[in-house]
Amino acid sequence: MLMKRRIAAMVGKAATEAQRQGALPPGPVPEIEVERPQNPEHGDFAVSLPLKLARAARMSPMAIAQRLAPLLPTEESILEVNIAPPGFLNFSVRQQWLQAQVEEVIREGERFGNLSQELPQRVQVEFVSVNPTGPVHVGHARGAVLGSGLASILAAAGHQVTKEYYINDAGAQMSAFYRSLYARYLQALGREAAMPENGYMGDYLVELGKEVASEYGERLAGMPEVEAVSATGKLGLEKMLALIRADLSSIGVTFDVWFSETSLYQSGQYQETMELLKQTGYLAQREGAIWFASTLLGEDKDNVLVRSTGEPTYFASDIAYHRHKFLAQGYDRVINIWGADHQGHVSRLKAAVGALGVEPKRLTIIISQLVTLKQGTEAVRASKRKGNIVTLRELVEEVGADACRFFFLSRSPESQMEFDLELAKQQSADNPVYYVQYAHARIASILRLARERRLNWSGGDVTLLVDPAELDIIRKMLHLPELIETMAERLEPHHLPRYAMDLATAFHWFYQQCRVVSSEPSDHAITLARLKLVDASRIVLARCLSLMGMAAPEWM
RNA sequence: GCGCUCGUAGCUCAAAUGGAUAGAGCGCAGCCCUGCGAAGGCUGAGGUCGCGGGUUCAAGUCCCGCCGAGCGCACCA
Repeated sequence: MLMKRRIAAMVGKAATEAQRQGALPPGPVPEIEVERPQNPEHGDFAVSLPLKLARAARMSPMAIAQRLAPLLPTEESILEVNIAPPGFLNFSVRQQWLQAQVEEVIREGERFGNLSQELPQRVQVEFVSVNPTGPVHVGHARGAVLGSGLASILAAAGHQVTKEYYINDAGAQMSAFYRSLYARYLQALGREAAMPENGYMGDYLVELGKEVASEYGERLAGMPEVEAVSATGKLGLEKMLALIRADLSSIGVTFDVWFSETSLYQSGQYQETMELLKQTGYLAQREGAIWFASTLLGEDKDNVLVRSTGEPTYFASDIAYHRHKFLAQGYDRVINIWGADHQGHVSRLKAAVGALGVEPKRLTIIISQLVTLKQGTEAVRASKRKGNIVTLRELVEEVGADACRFFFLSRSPESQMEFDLELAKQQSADNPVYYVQYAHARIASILRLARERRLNWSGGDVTLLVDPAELDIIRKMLHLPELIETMAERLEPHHLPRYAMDLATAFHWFYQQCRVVSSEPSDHAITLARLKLVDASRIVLARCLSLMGMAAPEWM
C-alpha cells in the first residue's frame, strides 16, 4: 500500500481514537488528505487535518495536533511525526526504510509504479479520430500524444484500457473528399476536371490522385461517374488511413481498435439507436427533419438527427457510436479527447448518452485547446481544405519524435499554445527531453563500466547509502506510484515530464556528489551499494520514458 | 450578445486536493571536468500570479465583476 494511504489511515484512526477518549470533541472527521510538502524541512508527508478540525472542535489547531500526535503508531520505525505551526502534522520516513526501498524497486523492475485497483475498470480512450480527408497535422498531434500518454497511465494505474480511433468515413465531408480525389485523379490522367465546391485543395490530394492514376491508369475513369467516384474514393480512403496510421505510429501513437462510422449503418446499430431514442420520447419530427429534443434535458437547443433530405447528421451517428461503446462493448468508462472546436458538442452528447440510459458520468470528454500556428509574428489558421497545414510528418522530421512527444505531453490540455515550426526546430536542439534521456544514457554508461570490471552489485549493502544526494534519489523514485495514481484520477498526464526532469536532476546531482565506480579497494562496498542505487534509478527513469512513449537510450 | 476555456519570470510552460518561502527549461551574468558521459553540476539577476472585490485559519488555485485572448453558438463535422 502506498505510504500516503497508510498515513491517511493512521491519522483517521488517531482522530476517532481521540474522540473516543474525549481528547477531541465528537463530530465528523473530514476526509484525510496527505500532501507532499514542497519544503523538505517539513518532512516527506504532511497532514493538515488539525487546521480543518479547529473550528468545529473549538480548539486551536496546534492543540489538536498535539493530541493527535501521541496516538499515531510511530513505533513501526518507519515514520517520525512532527508538529509544525500553524497546525500541520509532518511525517518523515526513516532512513532504513528509504534504503530498503532500493531493493523493492529492483525487485519490481519494470513493473515499478504499477498500481492494483480493487475495482479495475474497462476504459476506452478514443482520441485523434481525425477525418480521413487529409493528413494529421500539428494540432492533432497534441491530442494524439495526450491520448496515448493517458492510456499508458491508466493502464499503469491498473485499469484495462482500449485505445480507439473513430473513422468518420461517412457523410458530407467524406463525399467532398471522394469528389476532390476523383477530380485530381482525372487531372493526373491529363484530363480537364474541375475541383468540386468545398473541395479539399491541399497538395496531398494531388499526390494521391497521381498515385491512383499510376496504379490504376484509365480503369476507374472508364466507369460511370458515380461508381468511379466511389471506387476512387474508397481507394483514397484506404491510402489516407494507411498514411494517418503510419504518421501517428512515428510518434508512438497506436490504436487497438479502428472503428468505422459506416459500420454503424451496415450493422444496423444506427437504426437500433434511433429506435431506442424513439422509445425514450426524446425524438421530435418537425420541419421535415428528426430532432433530438435535448431542451427537455436542459440543453440550450434541440439538434437535428436526420435532415429533411433523410441523411443522418454527425450527431446521430455519434449517438449510435456511444451506444456501441457503452451498451454493446460494455465499457465502464469512456474518455473522448476532442479539440476545443468541438466543445459545443459536449453537453448534448452527454445528454444523449443519458437518454440512452447510461449514467453520463461514465463519459468524460477532455477538451484540448487548439494549437494556433504561427509564422513569425503572424497567426495562421490551419485548414485542411485550404491546404495550409504543418503536417505531423514535417514536424517529426524537423523536430524528432521524442522531442515532439515531450513537448506536447508537458502541457496541460487547457493551455492555449502557439506553435511556430521555426521555434520548434530551434528548440528541439535543447529540448528538455534530452536532459532526461541523457541521465538514462549516463546510467547505462556507468553500469557498462561496472560490468566491464566484473562488478556484481546484487549483494550491495543499501544501508551504506546515507549521502543526502543518495537519499534524495530514493525519495524521488518513490513519488512515481503516487504520481501515477493522481495522474490517473485526474486524467492529467502532463505531470509526468516534469517528474522525469526532477528525477533526472536528482540523479545528475548524485552523480556530481558521489563517485560510483571507484578503484580504491576500501571503496568496494560503497561502490556496490551505489551501483544498486544507479540500477534502481535506471529502472524508474526507463519506466517514465516508457510511459511517455519515448526511447530510453543507452548511448546518445 | 450568450456559453466553454485560458491569462503566472524576457520566451515556452508547471504548481498534484485550497496549504507552510510560486518553480522548471530556454535566454542572460558568472563559477566547476589532468578518476565513472560537461547533452552535466553550482551561484546570481528576473514575478503587483491580467485588474478589482469576496469566501477561508490559509487563495495562483474557490465565488462574483471587469479587461484581454482562443473556441463554439448550422438540417458542418
